[in-house]
Amino acid sequence: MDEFLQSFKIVINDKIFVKDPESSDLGKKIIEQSILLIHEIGIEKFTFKKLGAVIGSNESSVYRYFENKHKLLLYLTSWYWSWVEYNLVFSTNNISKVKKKLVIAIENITKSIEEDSNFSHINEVVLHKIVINEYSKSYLTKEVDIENKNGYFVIYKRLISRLSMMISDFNPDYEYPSSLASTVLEGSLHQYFLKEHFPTLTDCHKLKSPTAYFTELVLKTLK
Amino acid sequence: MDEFLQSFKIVINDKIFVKDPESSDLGKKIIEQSILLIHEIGIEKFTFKKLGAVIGSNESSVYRYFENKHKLLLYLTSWYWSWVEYNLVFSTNNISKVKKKLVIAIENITKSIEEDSNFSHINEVVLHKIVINEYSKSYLTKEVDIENKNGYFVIYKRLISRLSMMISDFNPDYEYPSSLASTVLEGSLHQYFLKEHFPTLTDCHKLKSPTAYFTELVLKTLK
DNA sequence: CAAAAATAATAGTAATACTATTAATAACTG
DNA sequence: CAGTTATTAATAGTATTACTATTATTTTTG
Repeated sequence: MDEFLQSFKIVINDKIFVKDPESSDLGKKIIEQSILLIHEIGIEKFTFKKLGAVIGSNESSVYRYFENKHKLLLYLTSWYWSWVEYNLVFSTNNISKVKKKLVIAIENITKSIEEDSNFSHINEVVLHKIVINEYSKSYLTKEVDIENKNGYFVIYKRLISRLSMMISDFNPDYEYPSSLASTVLEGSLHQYFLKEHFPTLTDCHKLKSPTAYFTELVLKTLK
Repeated sequence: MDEFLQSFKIVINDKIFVKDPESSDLGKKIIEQSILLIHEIGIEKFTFKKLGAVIGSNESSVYRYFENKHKLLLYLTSWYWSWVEYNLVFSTNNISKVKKKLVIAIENITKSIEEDSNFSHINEVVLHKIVINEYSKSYLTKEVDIENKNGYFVIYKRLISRLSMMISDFNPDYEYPSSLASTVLEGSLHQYFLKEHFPTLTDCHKLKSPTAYFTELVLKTLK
């Protein structure tokens, strides 16, 4: 990743955290290590106490940054979608052909993350895996409507809406652009999960990627 | 629902429960009331203590039927998929036209449940809502591989594989029958969720149903 | 260098997710 | 129908979680 990108900072809704983790070394350590720990033991077994032990710090110090682990998960996943959105906007910019634009957008949203971009202390490869395994849990709650009102899902919604608009640009007559956009995004996470744990429920192995599957699906549907 | 159907019993993998809840009145009460309570407060806040209070029984009595609430959720969702599978097999039986069969199958898997069929003490309308809100959580765990080996997801997998086979029957050249089948099933749950909580991310409102959306999607893709 | 801010350490609480024990009740069996 | 067995209820207890509160110590900054 070049210097140009490094001069950008992903900004997250400040209602999600108590204190901005980007504002201190401890905060960055919290983000860096929580990604690794959540990936390792899963969000259910993850606690601030365990995280404190890993970063050689105290449980109560973590609470100064995040109210609870749910908010931390919202922060991490918001960061991820923001990162995807950035890549999407950047890679579709200046492309005038509507079809090409759409194909690139689908690729950005559905591709597997293979290497850590060194964008920061955040490991995107591991973060992508967290998103696959844990993202649904961040909205499948009884508090989703309040949290949505608080703007905790804006980036996610904006990303889907971007894809939806590109779908409509390609075929203005298509009646389900938003549904198709949300299906691609959510479905892609699901296909990665299936590949790993229920391989008989997917055809995405080796050469056949979720990207290839969804690109074909969208183009045929919009024909 | 007619008497013919009432003479069938949905059978669940007996590793999921400690004691078959169908074998006693208390067991049936546990099932009936847990559906209502999980729907009301969500699986996270649901406890056997609260359930005990609702059914006028003791916490420890519930533990005689299910090891923990996760297993109870697996039981309920397995029951649901079994019920859908039954309906699917029944309604596609004796239909020779491959296309019609596929369309009926998609309808069965994606349709909204509007009324309690009085099949038993189980309220399918509420159960469908639980499946929408909680099903992903039953497999998005660190234990998924062991539990899969134990056969806790067989019904779900069989259902997807049935749809996958119908997709291949309709178009034997299509390269992603399993992925498409899993996308339809999971995607349909997701569209119902979006309709309720993120209406801007879906086009499924009023006349436009998830069923209509997915039927069109599949037929266009397989053309 | 003093004041303020941040962090660490410790303790404490209510709730959760159980296990274990014993008592009461119901069911089934010879 | 008495006696054994199975089932359920009640109570208590434990380790862990998800925090809050307090105080002490360290670090930062003006």
